[in-house]
Amino acid sequence: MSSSPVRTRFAPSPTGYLHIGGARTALYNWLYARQHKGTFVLRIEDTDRERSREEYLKDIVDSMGWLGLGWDEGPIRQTERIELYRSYVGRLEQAGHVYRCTCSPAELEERRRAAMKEGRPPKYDGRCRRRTDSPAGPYALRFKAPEAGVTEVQDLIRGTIRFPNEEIEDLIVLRSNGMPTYNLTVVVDDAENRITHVIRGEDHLNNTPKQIHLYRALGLDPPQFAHLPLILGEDRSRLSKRHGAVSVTAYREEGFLPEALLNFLARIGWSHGDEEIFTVADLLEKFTLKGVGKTSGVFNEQKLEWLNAHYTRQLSKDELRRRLMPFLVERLRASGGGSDLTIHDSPRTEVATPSDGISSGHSREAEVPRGESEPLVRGSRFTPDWWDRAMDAFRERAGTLKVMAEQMTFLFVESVTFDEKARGKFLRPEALPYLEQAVRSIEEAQPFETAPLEEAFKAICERAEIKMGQLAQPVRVALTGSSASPGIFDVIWLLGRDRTLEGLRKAIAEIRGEVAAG
RNA sequence: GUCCCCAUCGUCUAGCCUGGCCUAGGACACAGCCCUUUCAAGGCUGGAGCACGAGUUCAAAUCUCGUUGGGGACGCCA
Repeated sequence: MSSSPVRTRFAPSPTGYLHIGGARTALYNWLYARQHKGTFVLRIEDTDRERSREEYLKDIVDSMGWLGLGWDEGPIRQTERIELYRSYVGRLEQAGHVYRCTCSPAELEERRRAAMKEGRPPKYDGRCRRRTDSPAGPYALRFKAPEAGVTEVQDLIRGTIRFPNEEIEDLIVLRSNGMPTYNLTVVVDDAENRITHVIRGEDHLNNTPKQIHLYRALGLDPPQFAHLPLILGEDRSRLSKRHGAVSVTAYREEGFLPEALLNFLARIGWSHGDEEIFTVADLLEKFTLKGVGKTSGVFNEQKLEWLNAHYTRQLSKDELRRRLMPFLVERLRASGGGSDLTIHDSPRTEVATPSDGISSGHSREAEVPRGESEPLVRGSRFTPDWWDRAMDAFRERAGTLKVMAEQMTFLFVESVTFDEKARGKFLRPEALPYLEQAVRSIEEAQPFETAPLEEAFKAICERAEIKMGQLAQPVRVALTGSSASPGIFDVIWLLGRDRTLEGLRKAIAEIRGEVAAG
């Protein structure tokens, strides 16, 4: 029926960091536009001057860039279009669709409360609509909404929804300070931008009939609507700051990959049979509004982590290293000094995404973080081959990049920090002879590679008639400080012969010291 | 309170539109086992759900109505 090209939009207000729910709305809009070879518009609804902040605008732009959700037009800032809205208000006024309301906010608040208390709908009572005199003083402009009848909303996800008009109040379209309000600007912009599909959160469902009235009064055709189910917190209420980390930025800083976040967000509220893994390319192919469900979903961080681990394993070694590096740098900086990695860049600039010109409105699709700073190294340990093997050794057990960096710390610091429980359990006098034999075989291992090392360790175990664990665990704790790590031979290889021997000797000396003391 | 939306394992969901193939499938999480030098990863197994009540029908998770429950909206916020 609609032959005009698809145009969708994402219209956040810059009153907070880009929210997880907003990101999903953006994703669906972006997917829908891309699938239909349409246009995706970014619009900034900043008419609330009190709460809007540049910092938040920047975060929204950055986060969308990081997620790879590029827009074709915008960002359109509503505060730059005030005259446009006023001209529409003028049209409304001319046609007699609005009237002056001099009721003060305080009065209105009072009446609202009273109405609710008496069980009446808390809508504006229309007293200024009916008055014939024209009182002085500040006034707001109210829209004359139809008083009877029913307004139907055709929702692409929910079908036909009927609202009795008597429930709908005369909304304010122009504040007494001359600023237009949301319900007006949204209608004007969606019409001006020729938006064909408004895909937004279900929290806007009740606004839709009001907006339809405005479209009609203005003689405009409403777009199609699709109201998405909300994303809920653990307590099943709408996800908000109360639930902890809810911004895209927060997850980015925790070391989640945009691939994982996108996949996760797509799957909450939408499904495609039994499938769970969706790359952006998959989503582009498979996403449909019909696949969007009606029930709100709880944000389940464990599943996000599972997806993140999945994508971490999928990344190429180079790419993984590139993305990990800022976390490693941050981690080593935090652990303070004594590291083999020379730090000369910060994480934020490292993972830098297209956060340049917020005014350059051009498509920025899934850009890969660039501008990495190769760590400078002392000695020659950190060869490309070394990094490749390090990535393979650690990627299997990391939920997030941040955790992965933490787990790799021992590779770079002068002396490891022991997990007390692990030390107490494995760095004991009984282990002394095995550690000493390990030192000898590592000294002799030729070439210094995992296979010969493994042979040597096996030989020790056979001679001493012990299990590999009895040898490997003390060695592991001595070298990594922890009882959990990648395979011990990989650990030894990554550490290098000298550092391995140094670590083992330190541990041996420490155990001996304790024996002597105790 | 009023209006609107929603209702399948703890969580995300398939199935519902176009009733029988459903003894309700998958995934995350959880438990056990296997693999194993630890931790993961991987493999196998297991527990776990159609909110309730009427009705329609030979047959209902699927259709209808009601109840209950949850959520959202009720701003000179967006």
